[in-house]
This record gives sequence, structure tokens and C-alpha cells, in this order.
Amino acid sequence: MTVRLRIAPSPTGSLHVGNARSAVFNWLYARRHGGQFIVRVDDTDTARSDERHVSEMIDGLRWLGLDWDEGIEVGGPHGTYRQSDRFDRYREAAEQLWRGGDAYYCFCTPEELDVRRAEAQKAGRPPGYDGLCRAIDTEQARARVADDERASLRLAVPRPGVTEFRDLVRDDMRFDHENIDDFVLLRSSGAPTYHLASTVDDVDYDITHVARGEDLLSSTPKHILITEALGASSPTYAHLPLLFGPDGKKLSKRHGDTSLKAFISAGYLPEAMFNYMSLLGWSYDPEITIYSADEAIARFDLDDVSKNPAVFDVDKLQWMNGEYIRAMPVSEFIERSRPALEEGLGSPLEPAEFDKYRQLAPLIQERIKMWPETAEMVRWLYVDEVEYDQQSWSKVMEKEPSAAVLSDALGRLEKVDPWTTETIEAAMRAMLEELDIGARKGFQPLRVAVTGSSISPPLFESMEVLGKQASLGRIGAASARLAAG
RNA sequence: GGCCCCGUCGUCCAGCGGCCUAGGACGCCGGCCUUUCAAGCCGGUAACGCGGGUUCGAAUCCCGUCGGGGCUACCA
Repeated sequence: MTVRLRIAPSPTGSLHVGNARSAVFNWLYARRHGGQFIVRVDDTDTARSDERHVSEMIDGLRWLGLDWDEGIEVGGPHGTYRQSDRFDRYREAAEQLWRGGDAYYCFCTPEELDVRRAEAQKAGRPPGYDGLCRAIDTEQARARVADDERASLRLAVPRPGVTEFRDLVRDDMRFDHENIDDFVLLRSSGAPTYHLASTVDDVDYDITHVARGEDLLSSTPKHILITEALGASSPTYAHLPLLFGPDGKKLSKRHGDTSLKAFISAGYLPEAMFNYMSLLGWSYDPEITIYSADEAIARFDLDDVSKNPAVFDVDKLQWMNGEYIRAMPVSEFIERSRPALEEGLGSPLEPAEFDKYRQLAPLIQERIKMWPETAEMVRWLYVDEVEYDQQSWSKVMEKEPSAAVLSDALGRLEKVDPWTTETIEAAMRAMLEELDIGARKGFQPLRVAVTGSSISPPLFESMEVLGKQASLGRIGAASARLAAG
């Protein structure tokens, strides 16, 4: 039997990293077992659903490197894979439930329910639905509905009773029906609730494994009850540990922008993001942290997923991103960093200008963790006049023997020909010797003069790429500025 | 409040009765390298929440306790 898994995000907001991580686990499991991965859109809440979120989600999932065998955009035997197109099917299922005696009409208004809930809470009773309308005679209820009276349809939860299931992550679960109220299947508007729609879809689409966040663990008995009432058999469930923010609370908007989109635009690599997310609640090997998606597929199993919630650690993600950046061939680094570079610089680069970047690229590659850092690394290369970093200037330039070094270097550098890293370095090392000063005192002033900062890519390579004329000009300018006080 | 889940370094994970004087990764600290910053290399810091059992032996099993979290809608 081939496994079929799905993710079913609601397009009521941006795709959250928690959902993205669920998608990764589902995908990994499907691929590992040669099964199918399906992407469905749970948009029963039509008022809050937005098409923009649907396409953003698709882009995000693709960006991560996931692909799906059926679902939104790619199609399949089950139509559009959007719940909003299947309301008739859900009503039909509801009807089936009602005919089978597993559901009943409820004529309580939301206002009445609010009042009774408040009372129950005050009296220390469970706040769920009290089952009042369950007592209404079926024929009578049908007549009232036929008479256009507003009614919702609720599941008649078997009482007494218990629902038990084996969760791949949590092992044996047991829920007493005492704690499950007769929840709504169909709203009085005729729209299905999430519980109904999602369960019907899982049944109709032959989903074999449902791996989702632990926040749905207590809803699972409801889904099992619906499934059984429908005469189908339940999928295997796996409730994944939740993702937490640094404060130990469920990751949400209050932790800043936690949408996958935010991470994409922050400049993370999809490989790093995938790798990092797969590590949240799972481990590839006790000794190995970095691995490819294919390697993960070869070892992944829902059985091995941890029960503990995981704190999303941006520091580790960044480190990992840096690892991936450093691991790629230089040519790839150059191409992939280009968009962020030009964006950071504010304009596209002419071929000749880009060529300078290309020369410095290997040195940049080992110094950044995130794409946006490239522009900061080489900005000095593309300005007419360097902007001196205030701290660097006072720390380096306003000290002996910077002034002397600058003018001495100027004289020596003028004679350097050809202008290469090696010849520049040779000339400067000779200067060090003759002036009898250390490399720090001798080179830092030049660095600040050329790049504007005491922190930069390696000096001589930088000077070579900048060019002789520009380099001399900058050293001269710094020298003059120093003289002027 | 009720129901449910969870509890190993600050964080993520390994550990599934003896291999644990608890391992790896991030972070942090120190060193080496070095013209800065990185990278790299080397080293260090740091945890089984607590209390009872069970057992020859427990991080691993059981109970309790404390702590954290989730759910508790005609949202999903």
C-alpha cells in the first residue's frame, strides 16, 4: 500500500514556518516511502482566505525544494484541491451523517450559546456545547429545518465512550468523550467547519498518514469520530512538536515576522532553510548536522520525531546558511549573490563593475552568512569618494604613525608596476621594514583610506581590484584630510 | 478551571537498563593562524527539574510532585 500524505494550509495568512516545517516532514515521509505528497488548500473560511496567500504558499513550498504529486496547481484526480470548491460534497457528507443518526440539528443561536457558555464557566462546568438540541425529536427537527429555521448540524458524540488511537509520535492516545462536546459540522450558513471538511477530504483523497502540529492533537478524536461515522477507516496520525519562539511560547506573530516569506526575503538559502527545519524535532545522525534533502529522505521516519517542542534558533539557522554559502562553487556564489548585491548597492552593475566583484568574490564568500551582507562588504568599491567610518577613522588614523605611513606608502605605490596583489604587497612589506613598524600599524591606515573602514576584505586584493589610480587617489585624500586636521 | 502533551547543556538533537566520569551542533569563552574582519584549526564552558520507588545497576522503567506548553468557537 502506498502512503499518501498531505498538507492543508489555510490561506488566511502568510505561510508560517511551522506549517512549512510540517510540509517538510510530510514530504520527507512520502518520498522516503515512495508515496504521494499532496497539497490541498483548506479555505473553508472564505471570508478570511486570500488568493495572494495561496500563490505565496505555492512559491514558498517550491522555493524550499518541495514538489507534490497532486494538489493545488498541479491537479490530480480530486479536482481543484480547494475546499471552497467542495462545499456540496461536505453537505452531502453531513447529510449522510445525519441520516445515519450520527448528527443532529441544533437551533441554539450564537447568542444563546454565549450566555450558556458563560454560565457554565462560572459554575465550573465544561464550556463546550451542552447538547440541549440533541433531545429534539428528529422528525420535528427536520420539519423546522424544512421550514427554513436556522440551524447548525452537530455531531452526536457517542456517550459514554472513548476514542483511542496510536500516534506515530505520541504513542497511545486515549480521549474520554466526556471531554468532547457535540461540535459543529455544518454552520447555520450551510458552510462546513474545518473538522468536517478536513476529515471528508482526508477520507476522499485516501490519505494514509496525517502529520500535523500538536495543536491539533485534541481535535483528533473528533476527526476519528467523523471518519468512523462516515464508514471509513482513519489515517495514521503523527502529531509534530510545536515550534516555539525564544520565550518558549508557540511561535507566532508576536515573535516578529515568522512567515516563510520573511525568511526568503531576509536572504536565506532554501537548502539551509530546509536543512535547519528538518532538524527541528528530528535528527539525521547524532554526529552530522549538514546534509542534503536526498540524504534526509534516505533516513527520515515519523517514528523518530521527537515529542518535545523546539525553539526556533535564528543563530543556528544563520550559521548553517553561512555553511551553505561557503560550500558552493565560487561561480555559483557569484551568480546567486548578484541580486542581493545589486539591490543593496541600489542599482545594477555594469559588466566591468561586476567584474571587480567577481574578482573579490572568493574573499567575500567566506565572510558572509547572508546575501545582504555582500553589498556592505564591497560598497567602497563602487563609490566615488569613500565614506569613512567614524570609529575606524579615530581609532586608526588619529594615531601615530598614520600620517607618515600614508605619505610614504603613496610614494612607493606610485612606482608599483604592474599593479597586482603581489607587487603591492611586496612594496608595502618593504615599507614596513624600512619604517620599522608592524603590519598592524602600517596596513590599517591604508585599509581605512581605501575602504573607509578598519574592517574590510583583504587589503592588497582590494587595492588591486580598485585599481592603481583610485587607490592612490584615496590614500592621497585621506592623507590630505589628516593634514587638514 | 477541565482535558491533553512535554521535561537531557542557554538553544536544537543523540541516548531507548550496564558502552554515560552523558555525545554532537549552534551560541559563548580562550588559544593558534593573521594586515582588519571572517573562515579554518585546537581547547574550554554548560544539562539528565525535584522526590520516591523497581533493579545487582536508571538519563533510560513506575508513581508522585513541580515546571512549561497546547486545546477548550457556528477559526483553522
